[in-house]
Amino acid sequence: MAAAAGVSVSTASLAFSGSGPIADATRERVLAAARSLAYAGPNPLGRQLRRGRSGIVGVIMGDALRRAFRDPVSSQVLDGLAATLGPLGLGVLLVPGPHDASQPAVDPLLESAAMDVAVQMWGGTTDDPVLETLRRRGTPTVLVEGTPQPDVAAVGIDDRGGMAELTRHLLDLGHTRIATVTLPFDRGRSSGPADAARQSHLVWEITRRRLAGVTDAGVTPTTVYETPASLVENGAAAGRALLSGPDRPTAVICQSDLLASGVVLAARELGLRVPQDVSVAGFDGLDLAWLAPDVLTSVAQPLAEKGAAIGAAVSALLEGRMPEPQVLPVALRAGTTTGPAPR
Amino acid sequence: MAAAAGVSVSTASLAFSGSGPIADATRERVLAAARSLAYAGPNPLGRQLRRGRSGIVGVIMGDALRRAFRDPVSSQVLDGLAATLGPLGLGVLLVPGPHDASQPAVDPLLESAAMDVAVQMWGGTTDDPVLETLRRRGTPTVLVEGTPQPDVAAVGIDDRGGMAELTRHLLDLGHTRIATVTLPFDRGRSSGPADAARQSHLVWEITRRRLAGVTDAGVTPTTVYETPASLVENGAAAGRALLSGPDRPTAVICQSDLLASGVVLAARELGLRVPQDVSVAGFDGLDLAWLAPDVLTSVAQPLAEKGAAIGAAVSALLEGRMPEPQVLPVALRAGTTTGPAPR
DNA sequence: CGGGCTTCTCGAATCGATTCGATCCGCATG
DNA sequence: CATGCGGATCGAATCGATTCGAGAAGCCCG
Repeated sequence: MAAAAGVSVSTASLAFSGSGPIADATRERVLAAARSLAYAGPNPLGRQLRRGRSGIVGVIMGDALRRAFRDPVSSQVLDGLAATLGPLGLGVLLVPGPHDASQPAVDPLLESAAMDVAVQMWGGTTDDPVLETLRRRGTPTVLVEGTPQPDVAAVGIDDRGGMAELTRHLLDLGHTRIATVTLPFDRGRSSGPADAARQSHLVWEITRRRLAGVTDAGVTPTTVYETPASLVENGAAAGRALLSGPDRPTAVICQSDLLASGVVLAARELGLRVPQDVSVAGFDGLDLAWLAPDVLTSVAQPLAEKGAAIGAAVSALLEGRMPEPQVLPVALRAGTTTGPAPR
Repeated sequence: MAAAAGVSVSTASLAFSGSGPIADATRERVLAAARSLAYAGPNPLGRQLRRGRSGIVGVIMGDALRRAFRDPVSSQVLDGLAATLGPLGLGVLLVPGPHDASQPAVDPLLESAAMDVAVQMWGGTTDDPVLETLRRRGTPTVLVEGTPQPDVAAVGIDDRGGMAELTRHLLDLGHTRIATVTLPFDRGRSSGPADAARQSHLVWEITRRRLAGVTDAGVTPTTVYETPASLVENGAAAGRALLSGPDRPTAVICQSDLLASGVVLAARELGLRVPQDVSVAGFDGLDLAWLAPDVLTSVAQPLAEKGAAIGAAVSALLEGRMPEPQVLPVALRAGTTTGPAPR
C-alpha cells in the first residue's frame, strides 16, 4: 500500500475518497506521494470487497454473441442500457447465453463472475437454466421479454397488442390469406412450417405473444413459418418458401423487421411486386435504409427507452426494491410494403 | 461465512475449490451444509482480491456502443474474442469509448472499473486519452488497428496491402477516375470531400492506412470523401454526392462494406447501373445478403480469427509476456459490383 | 508397544480499501 | 491557568476467500 509513502494508512483513503475531514495540505501531500510512486489510485478489488458491490451488471444475451449483435434490436437496447448505467457507475459484463444445444446450457461466467444484478435479454421460461442459476446464486434479475415470474423484475413491450393492431391493419386492407413468419420457438432452432403439434411446443414467450396477437385479431394464419434466428437470410428463406408455393398468401406478417426485410427481398427475387402482389409487415420499427425504396410497415417499439427502463429496474433492485413490471407501448407505423389485397 | 455451518473455515475453501487434500466425507458434509444454508458458493469478490485478478477484460469500443454494434465488423470480432476468452474464465466488460466531443473524453468506468487487461478496439493514437488513462492505471493493453506503440500489444490486418491490391484490380479493369469514401478522420466526425489541408489532419490510423493503400497503387483519388461513421446511410450520402456531380468517377473505393453498400444504393437510386456505369468496392468482406442480387467486391478480413488473435494477445499479457504484433492477412474477393470501366 | 509416516484439518496471515471510534493537538474561553 | 471544544489523524476491525505451515489423528511395521 502506498500509504507508507506519505504518512499514514487510513488517511490516504480519505485523501482519495475526497469526502471526510481532511486538511487540504495533507491531501496534497498524499496525492503528490502517490504520483511519485506511480500509485494509480485505490485498487477497485479492495473497494468492491469492502462495499460488497462489484458495480457490474451481467447481461445475458439470449443467444451467441455473434447473432445477438447482428440483431439491431439487442444492440440498441444494450446501448440504451449502457447509457443509463454509466452515470450510476455500473458497467456491463457480457455473458454469452445458451449456445448451440451441444454446449453446456450455462456459461461458466454465469456461475463465477461477480455481478450485482443480472439482465436476461431474451426468453427465460420458468425453468430456464439461466434463471435457475441466477436464483441459486441469489443474484437479483431483470428479465426482458420473458415469462412473468414472481421473483424477477420484468421489462417488456406490448407486443401482443401491437401485433393485433398490425393484423387489423391488414384486415382493413382486405387481406384474408395471411401467413406469418415467427421468431424461434426454442433453443432447438428448427425451421419451416409449424403444424399444430409443433405450435403446442412453443417455448419462447416472445414468439408466443406475438403469435397470439395475430390470433387476437381473429386471424388464423394460412401458415406459421418458424425460423431459427431473426436474421435477413432466415426471412428470405421463409419468404421463398411461402411465396413460391401454391395458394400464395396475400400478406405476410413477420415477427421482426429483419425477417420481414428478408421476405421483401425474396418477393423481389421472385418477381413479385410489394405491396401490389403481396404485402409484408414486420415488427420493431427499425430504420432499414438499405430496403429503399421500400419502407417497411412495422410496429415500432421504443428501443432506447427500453434500455432505460431496464436500467431503472436494475437500480431499483440495487436499492433492494422490486420494481413494478414495465410494459412499454408500441406504435403501428405504416410504410410502403403493405397495401390493399390483390383481387 | 458459511463455514460456521459444517465445521471449519479453511476446510470449506478446500471443499469448494476441489483441489487440495480433503476427505470425501468432509467435502460432502460441507457441501450439504452449504446447501441447507442456501450458501451460493464462494464470493467472487473475495477470491478476486486474494488472487489479484478480476477475470475481466475491458473492451473499449471506439465509439458509442450504439454505433459500434451497428457495425458488423466490431460485433463479429467481439464475438470471436468472447469465444476465446470464455474458456479462460475471462469476461468481457463493455466500456463506452469516446462519445460526442461534448462528453468527457474518458468514460468513468475506464477510471474505476477492475480489469486485468484492456482492449482498445479502434483508433488509439499515441496521445489518445484512453491509452493515456490505461497507461497511468498500469493496465496492460491490446490495441486493435491502431498506431503502433512500444508498450501496447498490437493486433491488426494488412489493410494497406489489401487496399493496394483492390486498387490495382480496378486499374486492371481500366478505371482512371477513382474516388474514395473513407472512414472518419477523427473524433470530430465531419463529412464531405476532404481537401489536402483536411487530409493532413487525418488522425485515425486505420483511415490513413487504407487511404495509403490506394496511393500505393499509384492512384490519386479524384475525390476523398470523408464520412462521420461507417454506416449504410453515410455511404449513401457520400454516393449521392459523388455520383450526381459532374465528372462522375467510374469507380468508387470505400473503406468499409457498409459504406460501399450505401454507395451502391445511391447509384441504384440515381438510375446508374452497377458495374456498367460505375464500379463500387468495399472493405471487410461482410456477407450482405440484402444487397442481392449484387455481391460486393471487397477485401475480406478474417473477423473471427482477429477476435481469436486479440484473445491470444490478452492471455499473453496476463502471463506477463508482451506478444509480437500480429498482422493478419486479407484477401481480395471479386464480386459483381466491379467491372470494366465505361468507355 | 512405540516410532515413523501418511493423510487430513485447522489457525493465522494476506490481499487492499473502508469506516468507526478514539486520540491528539491547538486554540479559545471562563 | 485549566477546561472545553472542534478538527485532523490514526488504529484496528471488517469484507471473504486462499494458502502455507503446523499440528493431530490414524495406520503400518518393526
